[in-house]
Amino acid sequence: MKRIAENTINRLIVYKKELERLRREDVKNVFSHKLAILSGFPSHLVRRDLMNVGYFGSPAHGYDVVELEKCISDFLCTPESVRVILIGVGNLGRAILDYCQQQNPKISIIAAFDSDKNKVNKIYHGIYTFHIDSIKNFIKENDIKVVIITVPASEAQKIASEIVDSGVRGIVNFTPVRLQLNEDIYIENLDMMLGLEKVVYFVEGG
Amino acid sequence: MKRIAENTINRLIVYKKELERLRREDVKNVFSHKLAILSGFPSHLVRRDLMNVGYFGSPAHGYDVVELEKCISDFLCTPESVRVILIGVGNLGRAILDYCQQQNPKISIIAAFDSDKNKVNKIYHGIYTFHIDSIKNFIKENDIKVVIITVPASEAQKIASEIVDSGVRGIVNFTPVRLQLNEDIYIENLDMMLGLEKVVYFVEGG
DNA sequence: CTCGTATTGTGAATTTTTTCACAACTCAAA
DNA sequence: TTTGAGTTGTGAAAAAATTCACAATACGAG
Repeated sequence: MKRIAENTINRLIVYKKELERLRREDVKNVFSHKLAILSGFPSHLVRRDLMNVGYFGSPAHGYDVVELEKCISDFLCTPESVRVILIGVGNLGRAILDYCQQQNPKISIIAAFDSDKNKVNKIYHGIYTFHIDSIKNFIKENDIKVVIITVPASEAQKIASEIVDSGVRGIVNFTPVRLQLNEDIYIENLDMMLGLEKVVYFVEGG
Repeated sequence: MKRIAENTINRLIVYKKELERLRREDVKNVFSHKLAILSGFPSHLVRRDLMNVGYFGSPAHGYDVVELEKCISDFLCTPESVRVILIGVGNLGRAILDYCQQQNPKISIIAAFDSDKNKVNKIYHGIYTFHIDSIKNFIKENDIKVVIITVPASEAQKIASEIVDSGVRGIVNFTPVRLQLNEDIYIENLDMMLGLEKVVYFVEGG
């Protein structure tokens, strides 16, 4: 299978979500142009991307919503269910717990961890919080591959190194720290300030 | 001035932050290789990017931390202060209010808005919450150009359209909705689920 | 001063991504 | 059946981003 660009993956995930929505609205077919408007990418990119995943529509009816969603899901190897944990049950961590509960049921946060004794053994938004000291065992026993980090900046690097040692392969990093890890570890940096700065840049000057 | 790629902007913002940190740690000079490690991008990209912003280091001492930070800031036209508002004081909204307070002092959230009467006229993390009905006036009177949206998905499009009518030019969109707006409006989508899905993709298969 | 080492800056090559442009196709209507 | 409108799929072109590779430079040690 040909290697696919990260940008393409980003777009495919967006298409998938829009297709899910169309399916729920009981729409049967969709044209590249429509998908382009929904996703915010030009229609020729949509077509090129779908070519990459190997799905073919019909000139008359466009793409079958259900089939295409299935095809993209398969392409992305979206598993039936993925178990993820979250570290750092501060304001942001709890907000994410809440947010995730409402969304994609295929990816579920199965536990949270914190070092604060006042938070340990409590349940936030339906997720049980364990003490951080038990995290290594938990990761190994539950074969956790993906972790969400929402700890204070000062602790981010240390914890990241530890969980990677325990077998974690991917991190969603909400801290402002650029984690230094082996480069076969996939890191998605979601520092909210960067997003804000970028918008400011494009509005003010760019 | 030459138009600069969005990717370059992303990286510049990261360099800037790392330079800020180095400055606080009282580091005077930095080499492209070091900045590469800190930011996570290859050193030749760092050099190419700095070439684009027009900063020149010395082969002997690398880059002057303070000067380079200043240069990038100027290049990004980072204003002395930018005033931003946040709409939707749910869990995520409040977490962001908290998070932003601790960070970049040049960008400040000066007010929050919500439609829930129980939240209006309350102060969260130091930010006063107004009723959503007063937002149009507020945007106009305070010349707000950038807005953070953390409302429920069902309200996102309606509110986005309204604030754009009032003069907003850039949106940090934390909702899972792809906003349909005039294309001169800059939108930064920070749907956390997409980030999570992407990590899952790269860990499972990519 | 000279040599050796390390780094920058950048033209050129390469790779990747995006866009263009149009043949091929499908259907509906006349 | 034929025409026309609208769409897909894709080779090829163009544009953009990244990497290579090395000349130019600066400095310290001897």
